[in-house]
Amino acid sequence: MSSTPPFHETLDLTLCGSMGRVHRLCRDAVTLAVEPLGLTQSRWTAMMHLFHLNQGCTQQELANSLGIEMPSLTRTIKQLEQQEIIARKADAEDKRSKRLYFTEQGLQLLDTLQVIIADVKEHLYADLTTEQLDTMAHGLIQMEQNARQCILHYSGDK
Amino acid sequence: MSSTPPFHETLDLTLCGSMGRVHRLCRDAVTLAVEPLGLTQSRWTAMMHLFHLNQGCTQQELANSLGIEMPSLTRTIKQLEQQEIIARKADAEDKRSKRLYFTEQGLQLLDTLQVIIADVKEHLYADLTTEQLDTMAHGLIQMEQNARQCILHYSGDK
DNA sequence: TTAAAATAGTTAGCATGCTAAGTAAATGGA
DNA sequence: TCCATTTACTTAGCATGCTAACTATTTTAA
Repeated sequence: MSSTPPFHETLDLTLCGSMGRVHRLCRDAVTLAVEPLGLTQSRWTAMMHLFHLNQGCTQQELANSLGIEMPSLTRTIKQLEQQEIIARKADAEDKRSKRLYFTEQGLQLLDTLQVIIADVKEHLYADLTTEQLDTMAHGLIQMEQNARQCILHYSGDK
Repeated sequence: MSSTPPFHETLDLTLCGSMGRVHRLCRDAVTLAVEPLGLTQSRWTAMMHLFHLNQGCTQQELANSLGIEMPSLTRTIKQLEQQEIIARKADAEDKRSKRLYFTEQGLQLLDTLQVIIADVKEHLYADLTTEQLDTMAHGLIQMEQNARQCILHYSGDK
C-alpha cells in the first residue's frame, strides 16, 4: 500500500538517537515541573519506583526496578537520605542488605510528586493513541531483548 | 476489541525509562562491536552523522544533526581530532566557524564502521516489522514535540 | 560609523549512567 | 568446621549529556 520509503529510516541513523533525545526531554520536562520540590530526575524516579515496589524493599530490588546498576543507585539513595526523604534500615536477617522506607516528610513529598507527574504525563502522551503507545512499548521490549542478545554475541566473540 | 489494560501502563511508570534503557543498550551493543576501532559511542555517532551531512559542515550543523548541544560536541570533536580521524579548518568567510573534514585514515575507519553498524542494526531490529518501526518513529517524534511544549509551558510559568 | 545584539565556539563544572575493585556477610561444599 | 564462592553494598573514576559564562567575530541599527 505504501510506496514511500520506511519512515523510520529517515528519522535518524538509528532509532536509538531519537530514543535518547526523547528520554532526556521527558525527564527534563518532569524535572522542571518538579523543581519546586528540590528533586532531580534520578531522585524523583527512584521515589516513584520505591512507591510502586512498596517500602521495605532492598536497594538491589529498587535498582532492578529502575533498570540501573547498584552503584548508580547508591549515589541517589545517599542524596535522598540526606534530604531526609527516605531512610535505610539494616535487615535483621541479612546484615548485608539495607531496606528502604519513606520518612514522614518523604511521604508528603511523594503525594505532591504524584499529582505533578500525572499532569506532565498527560502532556507528554497528548495526541498519541493507546494503540500507538502499546506498539511502542512492545517494540521497546523487543529491542531491549535484541540489544542484550547482541551484547552477549559481541562480548562472547572476544 | 481489546479488553486487556493498556500494555504500556504495565511496562514502566513512563515509557521514558524504557527508552533510556534501550538507548543505552543499543549504544553499548554498537560500541562493543566497534571496540577494535578504538571508538566510543559519542565518537562513532558523530562520525556517522558527519558522513551523512557531508564533510565541510560546521560544528553547529553537526550538533543539530546529532540533537545535542555545542559543548557536548566540542569535547567529542577534540578527541576525534586528536585521533586524527577528523580535521577542523577555519572558514575563510566567517572566522568564527570551523568546518569539519575526515582525514585519510578517518575515511578508512568510516568504511569499516559502516559495515559493522549495518550488521548490528540488523540484530537490533530483528523481529520488528517495518510498520512497528514506523509507528515507533512517529510516536517518538510526537513525544519529542510534546516534551518541548511541556518544557516551554513549565519554564514559562515561573 | 560605531555601539549593541547575535552567533560560533570554548571552558568549567554538574548530573547520572557505567565498570572495576574493595568490604562485609552469607552460603556451600570438602 | 572452615575455606572458597557468592551476594549486597560502597568507593573511585570514566563517558556523555547539560547549563552558565567567556572570547572572538559578525550583523544590525541608531
